[in-house]
Amino acid sequence: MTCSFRCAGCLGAVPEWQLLEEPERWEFGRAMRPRVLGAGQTLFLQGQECHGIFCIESGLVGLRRADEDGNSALLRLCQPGDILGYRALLEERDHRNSAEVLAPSRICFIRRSHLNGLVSRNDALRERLLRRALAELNQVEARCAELLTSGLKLRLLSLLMTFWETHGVRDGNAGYQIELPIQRKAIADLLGAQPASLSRLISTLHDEGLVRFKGRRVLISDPSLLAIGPLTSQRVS
Amino acid sequence: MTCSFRCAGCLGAVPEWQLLEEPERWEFGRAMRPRVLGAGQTLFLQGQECHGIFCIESGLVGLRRADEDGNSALLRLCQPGDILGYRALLEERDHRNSAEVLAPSRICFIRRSHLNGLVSRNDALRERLLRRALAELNQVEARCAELLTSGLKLRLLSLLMTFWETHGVRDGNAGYQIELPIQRKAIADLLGAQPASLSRLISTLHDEGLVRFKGRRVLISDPSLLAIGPLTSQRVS
DNA sequence: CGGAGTCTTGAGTATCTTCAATGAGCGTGG
DNA sequence: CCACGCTCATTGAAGATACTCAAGACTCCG
Repeated sequence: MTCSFRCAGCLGAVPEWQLLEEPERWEFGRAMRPRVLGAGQTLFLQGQECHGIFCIESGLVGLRRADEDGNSALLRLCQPGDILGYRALLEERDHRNSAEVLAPSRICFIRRSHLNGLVSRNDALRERLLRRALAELNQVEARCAELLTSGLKLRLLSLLMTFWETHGVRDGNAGYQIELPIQRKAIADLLGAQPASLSRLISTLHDEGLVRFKGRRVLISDPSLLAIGPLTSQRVS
Repeated sequence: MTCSFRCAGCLGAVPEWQLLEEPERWEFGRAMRPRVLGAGQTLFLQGQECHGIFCIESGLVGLRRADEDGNSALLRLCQPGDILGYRALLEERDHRNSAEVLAPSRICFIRRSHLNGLVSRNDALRERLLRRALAELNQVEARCAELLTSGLKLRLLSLLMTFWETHGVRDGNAGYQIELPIQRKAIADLLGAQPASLSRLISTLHDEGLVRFKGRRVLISDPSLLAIGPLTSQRVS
C-alpha cells in the first residue's frame, strides 16, 4: 500500500528510475500516480502544455501527429518501460504529438513540479535521458528510411515482425501466431495507408499463403519469412 | 594562422563549442582539423567505426541510409552549424548512416580521443548535446509525419520551402528565386521518389504556373504559395 | 567536336486512394 | 434466444499517383 508499491511496475521497468537512490526513490515513488486506461483514451494532446511525464507499465500507446490539413498518422508505438512527454518537459515546450492509448494500459503519471529539481540535480539521470533520446532518434530514423524506400507490403511485414517479438506465440499445431494488440485503422495509420488499402494487402498476403489474418489473430507458417519479405515481394508479386 | 583561426567558423557556428572556456577552447581549436570537400565525397560510411565528429562550417551534407536490398535514401540534410557523428560517439557504436557531401563544404574534424575527456568532464556540453538530440528528434519526426501523410507533390513543395529559407533570394524583376544546392537525384532520394517521377512532377508544377524549374534555378511567383501548397493540391490537381 | 553524366520524356504497369456499399462481430435490450 | 444497432473490416470500381525501363535531350568539360 506504500506508494512505491503502487507504481512498482514502473519503477522496475524504466531504467531511468533505477538510478534513484533510496531516500529520493521513495519520495519519487510517492509522486507517481498510477492510472489504468482503455483503448481510445489520450494521455495528452498535440499542442498542449506539458504537465508531467507518463511511464508505461503495461499496454501500448501510440504517438500521433496531425498536420494542419486534418491528416494524422501514428509516428510510433510506445511499449512498457517507455517514457512519454519527457521531451516536451526538457525542452519546456508544448507537446508536439498526441499520446493515444491503443491497448488497455497501466500508466504512471509524474507531475512536472516533482521532476524539475530531480532532473537538474541528477547528472546520471540526464545522461540516461540523453541515451533514450539517441535511441529514439535511431528508431525514428529507421522508420523514416523504411518509409522512404519500402512499399506498403514490406512495411506491413516489418510491423508484423515487431509485433512478433512482443506478441508472438508458438501455436500448438498450426505453426506460429501473433495476437495483434491494435485494430486495423491503427495499423493503417502506422503504415501511412488507408484501411481499405491495408485490407486489400491482407487478402493478397492471404492468397500468397505467407500470412493469414483472422480478425486480430495472425497465423504465420514461418516467422523468419517476415524478414525475407523483401525477397518474396520481388519474386511473388 | 593559429588553430582557433583555422576553424574559427566552426567555433562560431556550433553552439556547443561556445560553452568552452578559454584554456580549453584554445586546446580544442587546436584539435580541429579543417577540410574542404566537394560534392560526392563522404565523411563516413554506414557501419563504420566512429573516429570522431564533424562540424559543418559551410556547405551542405546529407545523411544517407541504405538497407539490405541496396535501396538507399537521404534521411536529412545537415547545414552549417550542425554536428555529424556525435551520436555514434556518445553511443559508442558504429555510424548508422553515411554522411555524403552534397555541395562544396568546409568541414572540421575532431578526433574521438580529443573528445572523450571533454564530454565526460563538461556537464553543460552534455546538456547541449541532449538539446541537439531532442531538436533532431523533432525534425526527423516531422519528416516522418510528412512521409506518412503527404504525397510527393506536397513533399517537394515542403522541401522547396526549406531551401527558400536558406537559399532563397528576391529576384530583381521576375519575382523570387531559389538556387538549389543539390541535383535532381539527391532531391529524389530526399523525397523517396525516382528521378523520373520527380521530373514529371516538376513539369506538372510548371504547367500549373506555381513553380518554374530551370536547371538548378527555381522561379516562384510567390513564396507563400509553397506553404499553401496543400490547398492548391486539393483544388488544382 | 565527342563523351560522360544528368535530366527529361514516353509508354506501359503496379500501387494506392477514394467513395460507397456490403459483410462480420459484438453487446444491448426485448 | 434472437433481432437490432453499432462499430469495425472487407470488397468493388474507377481514378490518381508513382514506378520501371528505355530512349532521347541537355549540359558541362576536355
